[in-house]
Amino acid sequence: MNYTYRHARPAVTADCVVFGLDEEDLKVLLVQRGQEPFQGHWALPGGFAVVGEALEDTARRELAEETGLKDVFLEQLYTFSDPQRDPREHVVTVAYYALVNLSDHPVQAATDARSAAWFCIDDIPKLAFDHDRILQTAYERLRGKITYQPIGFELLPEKFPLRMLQGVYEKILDRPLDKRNFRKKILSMEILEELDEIETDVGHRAARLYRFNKRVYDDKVKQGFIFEL
Amino acid sequence: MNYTYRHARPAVTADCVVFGLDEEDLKVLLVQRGQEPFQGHWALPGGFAVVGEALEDTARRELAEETGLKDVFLEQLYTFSDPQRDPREHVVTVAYYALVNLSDHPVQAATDARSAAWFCIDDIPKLAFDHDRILQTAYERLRGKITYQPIGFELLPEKFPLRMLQGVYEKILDRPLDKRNFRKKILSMEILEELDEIETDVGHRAARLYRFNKRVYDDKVKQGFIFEL
DNA sequence: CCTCCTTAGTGTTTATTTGACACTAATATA
DNA sequence: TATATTAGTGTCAAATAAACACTAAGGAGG
Repeated sequence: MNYTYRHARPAVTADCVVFGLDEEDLKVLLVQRGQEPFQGHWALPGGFAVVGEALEDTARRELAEETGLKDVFLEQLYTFSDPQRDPREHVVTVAYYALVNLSDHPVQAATDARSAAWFCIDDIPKLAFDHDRILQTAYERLRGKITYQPIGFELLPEKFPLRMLQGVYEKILDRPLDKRNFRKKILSMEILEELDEIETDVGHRAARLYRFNKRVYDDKVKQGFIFEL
Repeated sequence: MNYTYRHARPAVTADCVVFGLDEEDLKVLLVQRGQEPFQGHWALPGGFAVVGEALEDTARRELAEETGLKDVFLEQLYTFSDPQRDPREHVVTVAYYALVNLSDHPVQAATDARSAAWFCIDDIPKLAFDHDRILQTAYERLRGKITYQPIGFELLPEKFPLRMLQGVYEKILDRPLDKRNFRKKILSMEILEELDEIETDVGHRAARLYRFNKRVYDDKVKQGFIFEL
């Protein structure tokens, strides 16, 4: 089936920069391309827009198809429209970034014969298209965003100790933070619920677990509260 | 001439939210639509993507064609892709926002038979498509952005008194600022050149003029300096 | 030329926020 | 029971932000 239009149209795609966090590092999810161009190269998961589907849905759908990830935190990043960014033709891509926690979302074999894998943020191979640039833009945005919005929770399991949350900030900002000051600050926002549970299976004193309270957070956002770290 | 593709493609447009400032108010530049849909309604200037042209260039070109404005400060805002946002078909629009100074850029008769006019930000008519929503998004972005990046200069003539700059901030943030604290803060950034000139044609003591020094500013940005007001 | 009106320009004090810093408590393991 | 590891907690100093009011300059109008 072919589609004909009176004027030439650029193709439209949606791509995702998916950030994940394990005990060690901040990671990015990449897929290996099965076709030309850039066959065999690693690339951001993504795919072509479908008429009648919002691009955020396209991004989510492609992400699920190529990597198995669902229900992730997803925000629009930027739209890249350089006519040369795809060697075949003019392709406009709307890039999104996603945050997932690796414990809930293990690396999954790709469902459509491409392989998917997590790469450490500072050990990324040369990517297909202009995906290096997209990734860099996403990383900068993430660093900028986390300092004034508590999005770090999206990278953690539902219940987590404060040490882990501090680790998120340290890994994204790439600098150490003072434990006491960090706790003071994050607790003063009053968006964490202190649970009556502690960690298990740790080889030392177990820490108390906390949970992000999205209801309270949304209320505070509405009242104009600023969450600067 | 027709163009045929193997898969259906959404149309792509670029739209601009152009902010201007006069002595009184923050204003937005709108054009009156000459065709259906929404014939006669006011809308954001913009138009269809051209294959081979980056969307920012599309935005600039359309802005020049429809309103005569050139060489404006332009940044990407957000991409809107709701399939229902245009009644004809699925149209993805990449929205930009622009800042211009009304003194250098007087309202110009549209070159392609549509009329263009400045509207006060809090007296905007119902707009075509989802342009209300785009405008609202742009206004929020502008307010957010100006508190941590000195973009206010883009709305002013090259040489301006500090009072005028304070006016920019007050009009965008929609609250009064303390004169002494504002001056202290903005001068401490050291991105303003104090000129040996003063205002003319004012019915009172003339104020010293300043000029934004972009070179110095860019240097400081590179060194990670933060420009928070 | 004198008065009045309008805006320019300038510092200090106080309150708040940030940043630096070190020890005791709890639990697991050897 | 000794050791190792991380949890958890408060104070003080420095920097920043916020509140606040008067004198100076110049134009307009009598």
